[in-house]
Amino acid sequence: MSSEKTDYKATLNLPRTEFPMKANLREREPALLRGWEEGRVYEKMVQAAQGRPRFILHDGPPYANGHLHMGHALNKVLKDIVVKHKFLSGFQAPFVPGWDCHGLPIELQVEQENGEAAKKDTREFLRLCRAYARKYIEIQRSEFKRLGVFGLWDRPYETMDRRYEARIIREFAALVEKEFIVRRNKPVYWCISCRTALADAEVEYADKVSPSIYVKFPVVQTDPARKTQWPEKTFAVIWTTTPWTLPANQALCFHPRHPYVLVRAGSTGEHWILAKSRVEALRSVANPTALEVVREVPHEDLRGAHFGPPFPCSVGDGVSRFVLGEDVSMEEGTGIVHIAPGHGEEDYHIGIQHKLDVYSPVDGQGRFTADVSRFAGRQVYEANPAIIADLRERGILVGEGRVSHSYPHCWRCHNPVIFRATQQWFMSLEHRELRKKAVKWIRENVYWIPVWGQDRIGNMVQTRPDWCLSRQRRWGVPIVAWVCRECPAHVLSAELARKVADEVEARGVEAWWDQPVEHWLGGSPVCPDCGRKSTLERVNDILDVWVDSGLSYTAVLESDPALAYPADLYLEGSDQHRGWFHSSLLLSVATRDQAPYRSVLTHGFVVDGEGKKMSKSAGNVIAPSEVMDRYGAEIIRLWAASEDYSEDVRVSKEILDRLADAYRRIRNTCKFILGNLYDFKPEEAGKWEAFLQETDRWALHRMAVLEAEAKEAYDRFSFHTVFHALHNACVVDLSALYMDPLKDRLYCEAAESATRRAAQTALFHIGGSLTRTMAPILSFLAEEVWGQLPLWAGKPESVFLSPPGDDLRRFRDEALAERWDRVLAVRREVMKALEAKRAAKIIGSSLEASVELRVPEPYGAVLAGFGDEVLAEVLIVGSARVRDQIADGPDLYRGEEHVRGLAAKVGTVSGGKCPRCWRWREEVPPGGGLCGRCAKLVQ
RNA sequence: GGGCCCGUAGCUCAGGUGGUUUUAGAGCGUCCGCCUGAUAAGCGGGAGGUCGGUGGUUCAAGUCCACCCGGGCCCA
Repeated sequence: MSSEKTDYKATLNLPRTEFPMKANLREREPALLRGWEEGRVYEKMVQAAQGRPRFILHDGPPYANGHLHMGHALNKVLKDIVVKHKFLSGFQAPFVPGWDCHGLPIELQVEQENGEAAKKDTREFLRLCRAYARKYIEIQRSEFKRLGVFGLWDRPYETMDRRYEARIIREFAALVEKEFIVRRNKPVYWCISCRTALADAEVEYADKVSPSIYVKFPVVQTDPARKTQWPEKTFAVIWTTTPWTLPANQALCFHPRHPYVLVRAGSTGEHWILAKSRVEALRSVANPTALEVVREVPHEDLRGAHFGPPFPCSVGDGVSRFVLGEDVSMEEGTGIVHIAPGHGEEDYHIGIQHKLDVYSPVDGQGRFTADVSRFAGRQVYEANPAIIADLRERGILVGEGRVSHSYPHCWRCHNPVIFRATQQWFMSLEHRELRKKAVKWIRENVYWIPVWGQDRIGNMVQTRPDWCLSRQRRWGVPIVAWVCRECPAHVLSAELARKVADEVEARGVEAWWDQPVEHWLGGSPVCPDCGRKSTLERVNDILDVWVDSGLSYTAVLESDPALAYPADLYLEGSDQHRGWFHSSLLLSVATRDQAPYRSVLTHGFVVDGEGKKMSKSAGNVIAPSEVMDRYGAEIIRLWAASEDYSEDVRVSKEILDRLADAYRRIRNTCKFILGNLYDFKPEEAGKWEAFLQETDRWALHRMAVLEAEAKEAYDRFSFHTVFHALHNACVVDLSALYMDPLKDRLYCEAAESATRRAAQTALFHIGGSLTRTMAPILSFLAEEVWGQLPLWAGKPESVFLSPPGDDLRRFRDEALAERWDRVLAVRREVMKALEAKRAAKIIGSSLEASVELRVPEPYGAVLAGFGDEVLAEVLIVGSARVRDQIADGPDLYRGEEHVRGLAAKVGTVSGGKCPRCWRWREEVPPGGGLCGRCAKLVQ
């Protein structure tokens, strides 16, 4: 019996393929990568696309530090999908990846690895920084390549490349020439024991006990036009924990939307002003404690008022101004904040807004300068008690205490830091209407995807302060200027900057540090201002790294004839609205009056399965290497493509498991196609097309629709739409609806029969189209399948080298599709009817079933057109008959959901089962034997 | 505290300008069954959401407004 079965099996055309069902991606992917690399496929793509319209996606450089995380993977895979799709749809889309190399994180790492002493020798220190960046470029490059990302990996751009560094200095020269660069005071974190500026990242917060004092400022003048009468001895009361900043006071800040009151202070005869909601709190600390509210003080009354600071400073007119600010706390203090723009970030911003002096009479060791005569030479923390005593003696201290609060400390020496204003270099946003122009470009000439990116960056550019370009660091591109030791003058010229750039191009930024002042300025340089000799010294600052990457449009796009400025697309995470999109735009508009990009696409951040951000502390981090080991790079690609990246993108085990399922399903669909093409000759496809059957034509039509929909979705960067369409096509249209019924024709008909060859022709076309459609996303699978499609003359060696075009457009047939909609609706009902019989154990396989149908119009006409034979084939049942009438009965199935009015009677086929094709036929003899068709074929 | 954004079944996604697929869809997963010639496969059927919450606007809201909750990025 079983041997007889095997005999017939040998007469069938069962699928044959080397293509394994199990992907084993960990081994297969490296082999495919090798193929691409050795075959120089990317280079050939570029070559083949000579003369085609260009599409320039400009790579935003990741920072050369650490291994890749999922965010990197998401970003680069999305870019790769764009690039591959553009190539496959007829564009020249060269991709030059890059790295951001300068900056604090590397500087700190190198310091940590080599000790602080490493910094003493600048040349050696820069060498170590370069080596560190180089190491991670290599690591990240191999990790990106492992993801199957195509591009010019042999010649990426690096911001630490000498030519790139020189280009930065030349662009800086251009900014100097156009007078965008200004020098100004700005407070920075400053450690008085290390005598150095600190970056945010070098500051740690710890609890600290500080004095807590309430100080009164006399209201000394009122705008005469306002006619507000203040009682004699009226004071505004402020609260501060940094008494030493009082000598730098420039203003008092009030909240714009909270009420203030005038209170009578006991029997002192004084009146105090403070926030209404803080009166109660002040009673508990003030002397006197009897505070009686006299009246409310509208903001209007205060407008134009001045206050007398306790230590009138030498700059300005010696009075403290009235200003409004949103950030005044109503939780503590008096609702009035003393503002010292030289000693605090927030104070600084308020100061800039109101044009106050950024005054900071404290030297690098934290000692008051001679400006503050009373405390000159005393270190600020040590001076605090003296300052408080002074205030007390003069009777302007309202109350005092101590408070423990979180305060910034130096991460090295762990001492509390201060804010101290120092000379910094800025790019002015008002100059030449830069801000206005940038906003205009944002609103009018750049296409933002999603559109809200426009509001996001627009609001930022609208409100951001001037760009502080200088950093008190070493690993970066120097600000090529000189300052005088003896006077406030500085030397800054485009010509000199270009001179430096020339040497930097030859020897890197090291050249700047190597050479003495005389080398650049000649002989014995004289200060242009005070005229003293040998007082000019090199500026030790470097440029903000956002300048480095921000200039890639010129260092990369303008410098490579294969690329072009402006780019067609920048594609980065949404944080880059503040970062790269922002800095690139400002620099490009300032120097070229133009945005560096035509469109900007942003994606969200990678979060865990619950939508929470990933962090080591939360323990919810998933690394690309883990996914790679467990699932393969292809699953990372599929993940990047499958989710809507305009929001945050989730990753979790379940998500990856589902994607691995989807991958297997698509893979298996391909396997079926390949397995059934083992004896097919592509050259004959044209000949067999005439024999395509209704089912073949339907499948081809569906794939043509997929092809068109996918192209449209790719074009608008909606990759998750492609994924869903592709997956659905494989699962529903191909696997369930087309291939399952097709097996009889493929396996059981004569190998050379026209009907089988026609089916193979359809599969061949579908295989090619499907492969090209999935290639930008499922690059590994696509290439693997492409390699196993039967060979034809001129078959490209890689799916990525296949010529652009709509493979299946000619098979679009809407009339046919409409017919099939009807048939498939009927099919759904029949399946339910069959299921009922299966549950009742009347049938097992559908092939055992006979179906009698009565359907309403227009179904009847459509089914008549198909004929009962084809209908049975589509339904994969033993027999199907459409009738005008069906006798009612208890087991009559009635369609409710898909075809109302349908009636189906399911029974078993009379006759026997053909041992070859397993179909139940009436002609099969009761004792066993072949059906008519098979009998003929086996002879 | 401010700017921008998100929250539809276990998962990934559909659901133009509010209602005419009356009971919010798909695929996956899950459950049940079939097949054993795509077999660490394939086929079929079923069960899962009232659309983050509350309150409004409206004859009518997942779809508009307000507030709240949860989450993300960037500032402060």
